[in-house]
Amino acid sequence: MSTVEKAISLLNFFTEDAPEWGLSELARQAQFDKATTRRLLVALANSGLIEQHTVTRRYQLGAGLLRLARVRESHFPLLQVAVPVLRDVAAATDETVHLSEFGGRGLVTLHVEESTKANRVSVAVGQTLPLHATASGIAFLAFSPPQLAKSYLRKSLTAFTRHTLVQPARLDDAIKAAAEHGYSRGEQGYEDGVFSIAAPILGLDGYALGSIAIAMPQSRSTKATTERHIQAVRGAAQAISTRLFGEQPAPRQARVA
Amino acid sequence: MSTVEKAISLLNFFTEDAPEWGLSELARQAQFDKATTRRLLVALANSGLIEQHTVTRRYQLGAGLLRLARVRESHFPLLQVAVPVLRDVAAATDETVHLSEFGGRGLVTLHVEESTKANRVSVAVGQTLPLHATASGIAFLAFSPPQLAKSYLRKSLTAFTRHTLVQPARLDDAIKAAAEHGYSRGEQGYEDGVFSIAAPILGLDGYALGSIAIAMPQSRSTKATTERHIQAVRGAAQAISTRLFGEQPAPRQARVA
DNA sequence: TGTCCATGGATCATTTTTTGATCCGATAGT
DNA sequence: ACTATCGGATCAAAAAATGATCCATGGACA
Repeated sequence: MSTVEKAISLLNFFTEDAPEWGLSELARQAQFDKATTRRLLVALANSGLIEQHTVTRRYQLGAGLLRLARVRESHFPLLQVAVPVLRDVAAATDETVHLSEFGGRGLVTLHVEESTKANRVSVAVGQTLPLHATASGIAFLAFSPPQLAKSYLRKSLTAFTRHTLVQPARLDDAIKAAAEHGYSRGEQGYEDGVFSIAAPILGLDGYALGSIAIAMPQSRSTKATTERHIQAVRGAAQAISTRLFGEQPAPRQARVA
Repeated sequence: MSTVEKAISLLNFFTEDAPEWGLSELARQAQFDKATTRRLLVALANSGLIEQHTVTRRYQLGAGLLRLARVRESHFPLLQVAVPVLRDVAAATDETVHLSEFGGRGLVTLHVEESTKANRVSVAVGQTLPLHATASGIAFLAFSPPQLAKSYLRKSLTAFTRHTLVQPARLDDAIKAAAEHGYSRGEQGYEDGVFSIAAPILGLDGYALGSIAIAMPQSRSTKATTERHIQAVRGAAQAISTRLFGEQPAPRQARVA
């Protein structure tokens, strides 16, 4: 891990639940030496991505992030476009709907609209979703560049539940099915009792840039809800792509004749 | 400049006017070697702060910034709180109002509400304001920790116009006046023809964390508008502090008896 | 169609930076 | 008063970063 990656990995410890950290506790959590951690924090502070309280000496995320986030959304308004769509789907289905985007850290959750029901699926913003064990991941793989999917299949696949697809042949089958149908189903592959339907959000190149998924307790799933959710995520994914890029060419799938 | 600072400095080239960069052009602009620039961009991409287009190979800011910005605002809602206040002041005065915060990169502009008049002052978000040459800077210095102001006065002060306060004694006088009155006046110190009134926004420690300013063409300034603007920025700064921190103790100034 | 130029990208000897064990002063808790 | 933990500083050793040079590719132009 390069020095830059080390420094930025520190930023990822700051969450809504833990918005402030002392030096020593962050070093412990990050498993970096205290001196190293401090040097990295000082560099981040000098660059405006971190701020240190003058009194408590604790660290928080800095205002420099706000400008960068604004530039990002101004140019590529994924959240601005997707959040209303997710809200609509969550309102229509009363289930948890979440958006994820594929990047340097894998398929990362960007936004979640939770169901109002007490018995609901919770997903954390910032969480990385394993590609083989989630509906979002499989939907993404089904419409990703062929060699990304191919190299993923060669990796050692972690089992999260006894339903996780850890055999490459079975994962490949699921990817093919998703490519054919335009959506994927996640049947307790990442967590027992959770059922999901996901669709890929396509970019200008025709490949998936991320996914949108509806997640619910398995016990609440029926054939009727499944059909409705399939329609909803496919429609939502299409709406997000269209609003971001306009009408587009056919998707380019991992599998092609 | 550390490697981490170098990497993050690349992020700052991404603006609303230049949201995408190719490798070679960014290297030229940053005055880094192309190989160095690429390594830094790859590290940023691996961390989700930068994304590279699969087709054009150009770089843009990454979605990882969105989550971090959200955590920051969730914990310290400076923009969320301040933007409505800036809008109110801009509506009431019909002049440009801008917010800046002091951090690792100095006093950086976070938000601007421009006047609707054709003849208006424009300020760029992200721009660093020189402390000695702007009303915001002087307001900030007047309520900053004593040794910050003291060490700033020892620096070589750049002249931006013939009105810029480059003599330490005169800057010190302006700081003292601002400390006494609770606001500062910027009379063409940074740009000819621009007149500003600024007030410090105080943090929990009683020191300034940033400033709010009203900027207008000098030619439009009258004694009456100046009085109104003084009231407006002081009220706005107070409102922002109170909403962020609640009622607070007396300000701690650079100068104390 | 061929040439030229600029692109993004890779390499590795050399240079520079980073690292972390150790020590320090300060503060809080007992 | 003592102990533990904090944030912070130092510097010999270790590791990473650097950038000159080379490469393949694609676009512009004649």
